[in-house]
Amino acid sequence: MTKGEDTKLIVLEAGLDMASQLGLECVTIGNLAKATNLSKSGLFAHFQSKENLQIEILNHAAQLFSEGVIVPALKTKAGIPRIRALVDNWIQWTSELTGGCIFVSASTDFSDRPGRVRDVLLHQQNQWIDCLRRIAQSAVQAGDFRKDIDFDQFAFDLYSLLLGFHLYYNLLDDAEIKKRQETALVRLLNSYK
Amino acid sequence: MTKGEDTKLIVLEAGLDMASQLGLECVTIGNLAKATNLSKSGLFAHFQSKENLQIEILNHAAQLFSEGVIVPALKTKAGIPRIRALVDNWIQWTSELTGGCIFVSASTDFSDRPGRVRDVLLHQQNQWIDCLRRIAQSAVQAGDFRKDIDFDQFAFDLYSLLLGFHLYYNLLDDAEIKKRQETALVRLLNSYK
DNA sequence: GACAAGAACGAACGATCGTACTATTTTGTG
DNA sequence: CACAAAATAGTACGATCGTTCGTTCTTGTC
Repeated sequence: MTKGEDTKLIVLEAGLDMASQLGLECVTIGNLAKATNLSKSGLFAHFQSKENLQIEILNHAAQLFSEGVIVPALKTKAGIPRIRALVDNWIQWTSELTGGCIFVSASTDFSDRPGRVRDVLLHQQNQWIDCLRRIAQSAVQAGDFRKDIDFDQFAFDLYSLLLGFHLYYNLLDDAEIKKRQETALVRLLNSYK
Repeated sequence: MTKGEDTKLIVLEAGLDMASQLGLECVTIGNLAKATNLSKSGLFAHFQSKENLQIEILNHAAQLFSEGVIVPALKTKAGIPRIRALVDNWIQWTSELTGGCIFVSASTDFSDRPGRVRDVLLHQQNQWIDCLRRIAQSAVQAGDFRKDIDFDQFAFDLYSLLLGFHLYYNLLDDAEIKKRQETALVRLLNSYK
């Protein structure tokens, strides 16, 4: 890893944290430079534009997400154990970020901001939903779910649950939210058995 | 209604629309002035600070929300019909705003921005959740729900469902999302009967 | 150790941010 | 119609925005 790639990673890490707190649009080159002890122009040189910076932050987040949430879940036994692992990892992921999941906040922020950033985000969200779909498929193959279930419906159901958790956890910091999330998950899983 | 109150309303209406699209933090006094054909300073005089503007936009939205979503639902027969009315009204409300529900986007944006805006938002969200809770209580009294249900759990379940709808509808504009939302709602209601 | 390539800096650009003043216009009231 | 009050406009401020450019410092290679 060259020097340039090294500092770029540091910037992306700080940028991800900042985006998680303030939203991807409010990540400022000046503030990010301060946070990383770089000059504005020195930092800028790595990205050529703010739009590129935002996209690279998203892609960096996607890689961490894949490594920390998806891959370990896929190593778990297919079926309900895998689904549970995925949910646990997702909650872990969202808790590690100061301001919650960057994909969730970016999804609301960029739903009406056409452009390359939105395109990348949309692709990532579709991939995520596809992951949820496939995990339901493997649960059918493993015999944990009935055969006639609607995979898209399951993806929607599970993602909704996570979004609810996300709002309660980050805004309302509800003490009982993990319990409620567990209750809802159990009911969800049972309805697909 | 005096002239001042009149233009203030126009500003708040435009501000709400802008906040819905770009997020409350990206509502700019300059842009809002352009959108309403006012001078920056003329507009600013109505609010004294950007923070006040944001708060007044939120409060204006809360009033519209109350009038358009909650009050009409409370006029519907208690129980499942009322819950369905609330959901329908909420979806209507969220569809009318260009960029989706302002409370949802503000909740992710301001979860890590301490200050008066966040305080107002938090209060509003707690009120909303309280509304969901009470509507479940009245469903028990009406005999549509069992007596031993957890009201907070129901509020979480239903709000999660709406949040899922919100993301799919605004970002992914999924053609089948209304059908999936309906399926999930039916399952949710059945589990509380 | 010289030297090209890569990385970071400093200063400056025009634009826009939120806010503060003072003027001017518009409004409602006697 | 007059006149105070309310509403809006105009101008300017320092700060920061994203971006450009030329310069300096740091790398790794021969």
